[in-house]
Amino acid sequence: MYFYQDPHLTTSEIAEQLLGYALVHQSDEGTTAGWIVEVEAYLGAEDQAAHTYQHHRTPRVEAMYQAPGHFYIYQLRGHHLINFVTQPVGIGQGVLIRAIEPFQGLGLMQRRRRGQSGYNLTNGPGKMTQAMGIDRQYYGQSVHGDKLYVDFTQKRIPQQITATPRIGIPNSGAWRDKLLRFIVAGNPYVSHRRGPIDPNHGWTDGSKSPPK
DNA sequence: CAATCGATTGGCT
DNA sequence: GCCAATCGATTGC
Repeated sequence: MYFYQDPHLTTSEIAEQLLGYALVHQSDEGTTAGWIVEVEAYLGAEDQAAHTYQHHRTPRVEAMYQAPGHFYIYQLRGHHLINFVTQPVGIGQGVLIRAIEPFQGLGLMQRRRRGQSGYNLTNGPGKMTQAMGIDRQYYGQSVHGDKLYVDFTQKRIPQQITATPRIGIPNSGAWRDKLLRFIVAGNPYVSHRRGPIDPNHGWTDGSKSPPK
């Protein structure tokens, strides 16, 4: 029983709790991994910014209606974006994973990112999937897959979580301004970052590069 | 540093 | 054809 399967938790609560877990991809080219530092909640039928708004149902979004703990992946302007399905079958809510702080496979990430380095490796949903080599082959797959998975055996604890409006959804009425984006405050890999970088990158433990 | 614009890919109308 | 939960370069304050 994983925490995200608790039917009492809202998608926003699950989004916040996903911060600090590691996303891992063991590909043929090598292993890449990083701590989740930025997420957005998409609240389904009510949410004008969600692909499942008004229960919109097409082959593309079908994975969003699966059981919690599956990936919904889609392509936007040539970039892959990855979501974590959060609610029971048929509801259609999920969490967009927008950024990670990488701790494994930095060299491979840099190659996949065509020479980009530093924060630009993974500080955005399209950059992150490119750096990790994530594509549609994982569409509808479990978040406990053999190659691509979220590692729930360890977690870093954010010092502070900040909630902001979501990025890139200008014409979604009242839903544009809702505080559904959650970031690890002070972490440099957060996209569109404002404000100071924390010396510990916003984690409660001191080590910037923890074990594993 | 913030705003703007063009590129570019697959899925839907 | 049309559109998009983006990126990266460029422009302007």
